Amino acid sequence: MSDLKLLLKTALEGALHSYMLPQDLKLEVSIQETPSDKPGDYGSAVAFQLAKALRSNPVQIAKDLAEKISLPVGISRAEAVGPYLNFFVDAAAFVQDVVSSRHTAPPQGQKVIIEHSSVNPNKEWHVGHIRGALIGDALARMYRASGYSVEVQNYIDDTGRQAAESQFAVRHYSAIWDKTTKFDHWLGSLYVQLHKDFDLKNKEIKASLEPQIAAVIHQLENGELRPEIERVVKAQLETAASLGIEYDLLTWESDVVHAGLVEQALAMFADRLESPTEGKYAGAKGVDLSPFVAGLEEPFKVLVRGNGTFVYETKDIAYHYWKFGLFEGLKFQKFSDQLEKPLYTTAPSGELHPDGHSFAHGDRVINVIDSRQGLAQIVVKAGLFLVGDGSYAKYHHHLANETVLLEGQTMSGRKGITVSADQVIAEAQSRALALTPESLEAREAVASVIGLGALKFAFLKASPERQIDFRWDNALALQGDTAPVAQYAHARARKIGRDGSSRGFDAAPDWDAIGGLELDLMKTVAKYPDVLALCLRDHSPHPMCSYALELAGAFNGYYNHKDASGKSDTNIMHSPAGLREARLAVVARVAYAIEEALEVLGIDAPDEM
RNA sequence: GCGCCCGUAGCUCAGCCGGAUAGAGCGCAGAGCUUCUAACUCUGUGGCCACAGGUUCGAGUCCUGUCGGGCGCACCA
Repeated sequence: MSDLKLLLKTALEGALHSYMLPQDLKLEVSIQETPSDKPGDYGSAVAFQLAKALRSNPVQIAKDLAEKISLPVGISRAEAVGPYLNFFVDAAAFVQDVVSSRHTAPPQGQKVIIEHSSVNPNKEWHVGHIRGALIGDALARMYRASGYSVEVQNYIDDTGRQAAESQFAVRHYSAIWDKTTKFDHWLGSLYVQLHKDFDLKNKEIKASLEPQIAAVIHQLENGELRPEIERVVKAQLETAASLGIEYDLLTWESDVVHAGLVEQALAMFADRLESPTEGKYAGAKGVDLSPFVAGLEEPFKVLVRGNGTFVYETKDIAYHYWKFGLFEGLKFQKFSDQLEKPLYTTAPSGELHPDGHSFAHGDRVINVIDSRQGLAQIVVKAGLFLVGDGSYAKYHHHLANETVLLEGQTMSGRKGITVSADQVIAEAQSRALALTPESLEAREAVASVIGLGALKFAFLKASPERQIDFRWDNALALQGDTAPVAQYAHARARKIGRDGSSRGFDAAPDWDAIGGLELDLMKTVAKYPDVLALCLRDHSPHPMCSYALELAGAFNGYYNHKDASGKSDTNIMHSPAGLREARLAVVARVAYAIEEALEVLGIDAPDEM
């Protein structure tokens, strides 16, 4: 239905042709909703732009335009309001049209690869990890809703220092999993213990442990400890699953390395690789980053160490070449079943197309990774500039979400200043349960959906580039700017639908009987495609959060609306036949709109609560 | 030092490619359920949009600078 705005734009552009305008004049014709206290439903400020070129005043131009424009279907009239040109929609036709339409996006024929989560496999998820995972998950849903093919990847850094330290800790303390603590929590506590017992920032202490840790890294690189890492990953995936987050593929760093992808990648820009023969970088190989980023103390970025091993970013470059389909080489197999779809993993002994699935070959790549990885992501982008015509870099986007503070403090896994994701999820659900009526069937399930909704919404409603502070009472609030408010409006609307059906109301809807209140509601509903497009453009789900609340607020306002004497004038059950059915259709459409908005945020909307 | 992000109401934040009187929630003061769910709604309160210049018919929004806060600048990952 946002087609209407498009139709208006076209009509307005058509009207502009009747003016003698300079060839080089670039006009931005935009159609916007009028402020609520202004006449009309949509308006344009285009007269301001014309005023200068025509040496006339915008008020006169707006008047003139109002007469010249030929109105599209669905618009009843145009009127100049000062310098603005405003349009009035044909309420009956508009409402009927919105009520009977559902947003469906045509296939875009493009594949988007979204990488998110990518939590080091050495400890449990903490609240900070939730943020990027939720943003990535919501974005994946939004791209799907917009007609893109989406592949969500979770990168497992199984050869890194952190994974090694945790595995070393197990050995050092001769620890054996008690099977009662969740495995990732158990492992994480050993990691914290290790850092408590050894100050690994201290050079001497670090050096004394180094041979043993290096030995672990060696084993990790050989894949000897893969089952151990898999146990952590599985435990972490349980956390993701409880948040309703699913992936398509786990990409293991060790697989990227073993498949020879890094060598292939390096070979593709071998001519750009520098090998200093003297100075501190003698023996190493790398690239000059200065064309890509200013202000580095050392613009030379080592990609291959003097000892021939690869730094992390080099593996990441190779991974991204693979994501874009510059080469094959990885093999896959099924990892587990998720609720919605199977999860695959890279695996040395896997197949190229397990169960007929194909991976990678993305047209666009979006990495939801916190802002501290900004430089590493620039290195990846630089790597992408170095191959082909350099255009791959354009389709790589680092969605840099800011970090999460905990009650004003910087979190630290090593120091143990964290709150685990699992703990927060459990608390959110129990707080919701306390507010959920005992009479409700499936009370616990509903409370769980509400608690999770509140939690997710708290993370998603802030724009990603803003640092947020996790505070229990804000994050788990169930009133105010929260998901439960939207869920509540939805449940309320569904209840009206149920009441309507059970009473057997089935008169023909009388669309001419509906008024401005219903029109406003449907105008809000009609915005959905624009909001979705905005979220994709800005790579952020947060406008959808505002929109879900806007829908809920609009509906709640409608529901509670009173006439001048203070009596409800929107009670649906008591409305005259005809208007009643039209209103039922409007309410059902609003319920669907809320459900749809929450759905792309990864939040469920219960039918009652 | 250099780079990235942030600075809007007492607090937490929206503000879409510049457009009509800057909006929510929380808080505070009040009002509304014998009628479809009060996790709601309505009214009031509260702003030098960090500061200073610039561009523009028009700037919270764009540009430059300054000041505050966060993060990053390894042959770690």
